[in-house]
Amino acid sequence: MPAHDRARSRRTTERKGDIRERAILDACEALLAQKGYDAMTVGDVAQGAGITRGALYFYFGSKQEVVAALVARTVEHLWERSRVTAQTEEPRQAIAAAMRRTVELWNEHGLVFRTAIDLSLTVPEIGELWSHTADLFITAITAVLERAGVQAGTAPDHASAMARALCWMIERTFYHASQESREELQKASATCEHIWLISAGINSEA
Amino acid sequence: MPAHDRARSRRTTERKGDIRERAILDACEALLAQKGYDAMTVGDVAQGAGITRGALYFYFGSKQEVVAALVARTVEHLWERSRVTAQTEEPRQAIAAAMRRTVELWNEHGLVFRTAIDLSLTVPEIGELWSHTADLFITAITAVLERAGVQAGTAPDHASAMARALCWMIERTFYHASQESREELQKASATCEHIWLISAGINSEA
DNA sequence: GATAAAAATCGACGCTGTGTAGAATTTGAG
DNA sequence: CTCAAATTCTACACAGCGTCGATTTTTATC
Repeated sequence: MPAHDRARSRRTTERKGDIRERAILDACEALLAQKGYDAMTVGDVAQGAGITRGALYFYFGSKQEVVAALVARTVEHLWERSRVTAQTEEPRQAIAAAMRRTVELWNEHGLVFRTAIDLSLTVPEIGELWSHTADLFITAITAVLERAGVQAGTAPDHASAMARALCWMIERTFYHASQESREELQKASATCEHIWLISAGINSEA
Repeated sequence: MPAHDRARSRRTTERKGDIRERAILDACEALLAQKGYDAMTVGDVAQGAGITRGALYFYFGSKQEVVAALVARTVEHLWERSRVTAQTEEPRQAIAAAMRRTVELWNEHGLVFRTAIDLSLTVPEIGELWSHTADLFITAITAVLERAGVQAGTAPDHASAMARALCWMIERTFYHASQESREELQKASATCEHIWLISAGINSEA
């Protein structure tokens, strides 16, 4: 019974299968860019990775699982460098830094992010991953808001709920802008930063 | 060659097919609620409408077209009552009214809205419909912001761009809240209203 | 209310993609 | 070198899709 499980855990030597697995995810990412999720078939991915459909099913149980693994690879790599919580800075600096970092991330991984968002409903595992990622951001935004003087608490007009709404604003705005161009992303970032600043009670200087 | 075309235009007597067509959309909506878009098959929809697959293809060319028609029916009904642009009111009133109306709409059509958003990428026709709907909101929000004293123009920190970001904030926040409960929607609405007010430069009174 | 054109429905076919099973091959530790 | 584990392949049965031509039902018209 082949291993459709995460937790390929620790191992000194790299199995051949680990390389193949990476090749599969790479092929998947390329195909997502090229023809999109719906049009992409398991056969396409297999071919892109240099194996047959049958062999691919040794690694992943379905197209959804492949994409889920791709999303996992991308956001996990993101969790480590979770310097989003650079708690030490002054609010204005923290906000600017967070937005700069967010632009970087979306420039680099926009395709995977958008795919993750689109599939969050239909592929529960992806939904989990993305929702967990969002929670990291929401926590960070909450901290910044509170430090800037916004009242703490879970009421609709206090820090926690506001942070959630701001997170969704950023997600959706970047989702759309990242489909257009880097310039659009930059502009979108400026707008989001402006609203974040205002929401924190900070006048964004001219 | 059967008619897969909109513009069944004017007609005094109602064709039998018009009733069937409505039945198909109703069945589709029910199935979306019941098993979701992916699991829903053309056969399911046909059965739900009391006809066979073959007959359904007389009306729609694919599952996507059925859902697109369902989305169209829902948002068109929305465009008519586009009182979103109740220009006459004072900003604070206008914002409150808009949010109240938005809650209503999402309570009633949340399922279809969420489906439309999810499929906007993969089904171009749905993307068009939703993006047009969003534009209506963005225009309305822009007007309110400008009336409240926010500088007009398309720069990242002026009315137009801010309105777009606020629209996406509302969309995404309601998208999530409407999956939970009416209470969540209500809270989400309060939060969005608060941020909208602040962004318009209006202190939301306690 | 008979009739012929148009509208609507059906059942069957071929196709593409899925997921599984068992046989065959490759890999790598000892 | 050897053999068990890992990896790959081919073949199969099955789901759902979209199309076609034949058949039945509606509807406008006389």
